[in-house]
Amino acid sequence: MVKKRMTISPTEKNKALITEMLKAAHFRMTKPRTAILDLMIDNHGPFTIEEIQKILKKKSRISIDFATVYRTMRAFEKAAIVTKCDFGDGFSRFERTDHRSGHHHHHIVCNICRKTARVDICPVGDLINLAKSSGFDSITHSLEFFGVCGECQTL
Amino acid sequence: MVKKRMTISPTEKNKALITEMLKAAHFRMTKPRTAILDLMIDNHGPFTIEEIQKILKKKSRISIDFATVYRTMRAFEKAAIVTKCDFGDGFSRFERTDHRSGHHHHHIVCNICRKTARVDICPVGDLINLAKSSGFDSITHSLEFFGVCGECQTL
DNA sequence: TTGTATGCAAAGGCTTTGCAGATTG
DNA sequence: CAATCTGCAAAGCCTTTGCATACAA
Repeated sequence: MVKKRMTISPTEKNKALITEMLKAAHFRMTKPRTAILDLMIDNHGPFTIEEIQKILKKKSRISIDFATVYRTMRAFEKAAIVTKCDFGDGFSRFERTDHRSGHHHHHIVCNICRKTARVDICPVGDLINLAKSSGFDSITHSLEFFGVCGECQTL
Repeated sequence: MVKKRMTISPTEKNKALITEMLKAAHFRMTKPRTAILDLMIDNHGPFTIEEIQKILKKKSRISIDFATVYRTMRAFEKAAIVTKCDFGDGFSRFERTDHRSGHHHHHIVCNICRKTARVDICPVGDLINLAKSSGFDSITHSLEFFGVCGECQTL
């Protein structure tokens, strides 16, 4: 008789990591936070507030108020647990921060359905080719820089 | 006796170009549109809606309703007269479209005062150096791609 | 004149905030 | 038990829209 393997629920599987992440940021371990982190560990995203809410409602049957999701995301962002993405369509999106030094990635966004694909290299020329090979068309890109200008550095 | 040179007001100076631009897009030549174009011909921007309003109020003593500015910008954008920029801070910004084929540029934005400087080259590595030389610090950049994904191409 | 554009005010859509009750440590 | 967190509702902020009036062609 074959020994049946123990099935581990997603939450169970990620519990250690979640506990660690919340503890490191001095956050209390609550149901909404655990569920959100569990989702973001298993799925790359990025996710809008509404997506996070709906996915958790469907998959985990957990109802989280949207104000809580907003607050959680803001807190997580400040704690560098998540990174905000702005695709210029009026929705804030969030994904887990990539803490490997020097690592960052970009996205390609469908202008119709807003689906996103991850793009892992940066130089623009190569990126356009890679993006095209992912099946996207009519590609444009937006590149903006942020920083602190000379005047504000002395404030 | 030295012949005094005729001084030409900004609006006078740009009038021909403005008339041409509006006519080409089948727009009526109204006071708000003329004033906005006059501003955007003389200043690079990009400008927020509020900036356009306030600058015109101050410089030309023209009071334009913000709804009109929004509508004008949307119409101009559709007519490719202006291009919208999104710096992820909740404000739409607009600048005159650069119609030279293959030309586009980026910006570096001060996170404190939101002042922007134009950055005219694209490859990321070089851009960071150029941006730094403009006096900005703590530079980050955001690069996003937009397009139509495989599924939506068949709709 | 006739369709277009403007101004004003109200409504929309995403996000933030106030506060009382629930929960975590 | 004390500090934090959540849910609910109201408010904020940028943007869009409805409608009557004003204006360009």
